[in-house]
Amino acid sequence: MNNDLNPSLVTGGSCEPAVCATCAVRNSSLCAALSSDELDELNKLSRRKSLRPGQIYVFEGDQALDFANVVKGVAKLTRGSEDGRMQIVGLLFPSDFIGVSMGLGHGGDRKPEEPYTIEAVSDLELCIFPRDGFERLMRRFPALEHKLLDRTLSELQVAREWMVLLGRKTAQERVATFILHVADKMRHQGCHSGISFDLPLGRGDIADHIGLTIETVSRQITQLKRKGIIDMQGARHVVSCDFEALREQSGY
Amino acid sequence: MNNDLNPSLVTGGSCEPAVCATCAVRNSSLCAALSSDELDELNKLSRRKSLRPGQIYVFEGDQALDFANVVKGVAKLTRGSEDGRMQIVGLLFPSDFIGVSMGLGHGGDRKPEEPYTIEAVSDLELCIFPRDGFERLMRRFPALEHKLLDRTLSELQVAREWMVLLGRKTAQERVATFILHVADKMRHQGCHSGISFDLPLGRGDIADHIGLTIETVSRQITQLKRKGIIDMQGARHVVSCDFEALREQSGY
DNA sequence: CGTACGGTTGACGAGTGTCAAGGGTAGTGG
DNA sequence: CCACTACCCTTGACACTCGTCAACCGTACG
Repeated sequence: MNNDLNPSLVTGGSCEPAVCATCAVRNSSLCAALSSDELDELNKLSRRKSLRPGQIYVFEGDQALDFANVVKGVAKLTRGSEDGRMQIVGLLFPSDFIGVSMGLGHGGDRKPEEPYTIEAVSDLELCIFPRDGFERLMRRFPALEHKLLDRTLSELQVAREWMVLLGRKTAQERVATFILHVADKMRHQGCHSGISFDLPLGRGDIADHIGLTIETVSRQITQLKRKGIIDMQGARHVVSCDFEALREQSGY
Repeated sequence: MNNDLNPSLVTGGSCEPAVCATCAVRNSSLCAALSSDELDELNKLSRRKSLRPGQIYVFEGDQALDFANVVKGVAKLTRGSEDGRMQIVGLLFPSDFIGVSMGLGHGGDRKPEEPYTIEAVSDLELCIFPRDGFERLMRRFPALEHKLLDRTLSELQVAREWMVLLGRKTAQERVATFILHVADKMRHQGCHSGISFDLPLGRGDIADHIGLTIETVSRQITQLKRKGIIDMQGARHVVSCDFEALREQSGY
């Protein structure tokens, strides 16, 4: 229940041309499906956009914006309700693709509504593609669509894992699972073997992600520290953690 | 918490050849992407399989089985843990596609593990395709893969809606939302305008789907009846319901 | 008519949420 | 350089929703 929209941080962010050749996610994003010739074509369509923490890329209910790749940073995909409840339904890391939540191919008619708000959690860099241009490229280069299918299938997996967490796990298990997921993510991002890493979210966002309150999250983290399962410096930096024990606490 | 596996109802079911021409989901399943010539090719690959309520198509952890379309009936996609907790992460209705939970294209190596158990909830009829044959067809007929992407994207939407339900809604809201979803589903299946319909799940399965216990589900349904928002005959048949009020109760 | 199974209801307790106060830390301005 | 502020996190006390355990009811089926 963490619904305060800082009024000073509204939708926006700076914009500049993109350079695919030097892109950090050229080989891990959808773009990995393209040859360098094909990539040149995409490059003509694309622009870069930077967002500061708390800035919002789209609001739920607004007309759909362009597609985008996350190039740097972390964003959250959220649904809020008027009484202040909020749920994070997905985290977006570098190489994740944005903009297909409501499906493809709304060609002629006006654009559909975004079902979720997308908000920068850290300093965020996006690579943006206009919808029709990108959809045209997908038709010409089926490998692009194939990779999008792959990605969507694994996001579906993640969402379903989270349904198990939200539906059946205890507070302790949720927090343990969350930390394991972050450690895993960090390992894939090439951090130092995952033994030491930063949590990408504050307590409030963690709470909104795992379906608890700030206070409960805080208490559970304290518990894990007391049990010696994790060790932290400050509120966000995990210095060490006993993965074996975490897995036991996580409810598989 | 509804984990009893009836030992008399194990994996299995009868098998017979398929006839696409007379298929109930020819125009609503993935197959709608195919011309009748193309469909002939698919027909050569496919077989029908029938399952009785409670019979299991795959166990989580088992090697992946073939792809399949649901032709008739309802199945549930579940994850259970040893201590008896269970979560339904998806319901499968006619024209839904089965078998891509762990992604595509595991060609050479041995098949991947199914992450979820698939179990028949009512009398179930499946149309089964061998994995490699179907994947070959997908490569030849991109429209097939395109439709699969569409379907996967909307399943992702549903899963995320459910994350909001499981993470942030009260018991009352969950039950109201569930009934609305069922009514909606039934309307799409062409039932009598949705004013009167059967719940496809028993109390236990509803509980496992919306992250509550049998008792809480039962109490909440009783509440809705007392408030005059729904009216039922027996435990499963909804005679009438006030959609406006239900939507108000559902937490949007 | 008896049994089995699923659903309902009640009493009680545990686990989280809520509300409120206090502590840390980083950033700002004097 | 230090005080002040703001924000986030932590901790405690208490309330409340939902889970647990148990008994009972109704319907289907042998």
